[in-house]
Amino acid sequence: MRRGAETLFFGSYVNKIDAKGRLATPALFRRALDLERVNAIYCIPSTEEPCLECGGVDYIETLMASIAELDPFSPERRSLERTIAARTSVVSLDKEGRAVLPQALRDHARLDGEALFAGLGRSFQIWNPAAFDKTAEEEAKIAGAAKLSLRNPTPNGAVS
Amino acid sequence: MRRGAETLFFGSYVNKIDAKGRLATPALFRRALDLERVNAIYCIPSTEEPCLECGGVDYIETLMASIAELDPFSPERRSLERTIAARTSVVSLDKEGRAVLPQALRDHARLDGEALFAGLGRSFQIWNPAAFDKTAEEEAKIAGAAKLSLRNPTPNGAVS
DNA sequence: TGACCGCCCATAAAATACCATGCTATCCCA
DNA sequence: TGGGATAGCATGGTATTTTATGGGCGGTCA
Repeated sequence: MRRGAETLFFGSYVNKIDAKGRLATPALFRRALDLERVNAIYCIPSTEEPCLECGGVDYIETLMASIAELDPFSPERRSLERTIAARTSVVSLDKEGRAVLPQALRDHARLDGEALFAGLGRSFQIWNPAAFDKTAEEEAKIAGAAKLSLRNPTPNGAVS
Repeated sequence: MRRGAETLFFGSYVNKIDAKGRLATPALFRRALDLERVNAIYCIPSTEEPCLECGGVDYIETLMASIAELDPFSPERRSLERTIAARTSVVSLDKEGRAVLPQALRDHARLDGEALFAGLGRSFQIWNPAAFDKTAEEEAKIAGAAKLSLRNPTPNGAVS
């Protein structure tokens, strides 16, 4: 499966929500989405945070595929199907790549006036910019420790 | 996988930043980057120092891959995804190999007028030249001690 | 009627591609 | 060995395209 870094979501961008509730998807994200196939993004309200978990067709397909692999009669499967599939909104984009988020989604992420797109590699999130900043600050501490174990895979060269 | 020494980043170079914020990537670094695949460099503001951690596609892919291996629901993973992916800027290069650094990145590294590229093997950093010199001085002491335990002294890159 | 939705077009600013120049180090051949 | 041609590179400016954002208009459903 073709999956290079150019098809991943990186960076964060703040865009405005206009009077009609339209929100432009960042150009870089649009390229990572397979809009030829389906001109829409898939949004799931996060269960843990005031944000929306989003991605393109292949994101939701991968998600559903991993659920499908579970035992058809297990309680996990049933609850996952409900929390994921049923809560997922398919939000189509207009010609300029703008999405009109349903009110329920806007409420969940407490969006008002502007929204922040945060790239997460294979998916991305939509946040209230202020809420994101606050969370990101705390996260940085946790990540700082974890990062040490990732770092540069190789011992690196000396600086002369 | 082809991976010779010519694909690593060595040495340090100082280049100018013009009025438009354009900064030429050193020619040697350009060869180490896999620009055929993706004509861009990936920059992450360092959490510990006033510099940018940079590399090509494979650098970020390796980084993301190691995150992907973590438990999808662990807090470390979530934090890392956000502090890495969301903070990563994909900076594309023009035909001459110049990058236009976003303002946020220039601010973080306190770049003004010129920038220093420091090779780190598989990745490289971008510094304010003055800040780099100061840090390098301190590092030299640490490195000096560490070198003793390496035995095999590697010839290292020249400073131009 | 009125809120809403999908579609179209307009525009200003910003990003990016394109072309030009001067410098330096390198190569080649007399 | 020297000197002229050459190629590569950093750097500068200009033109073209994207992109985010704004608004208008007709249709649809309650």
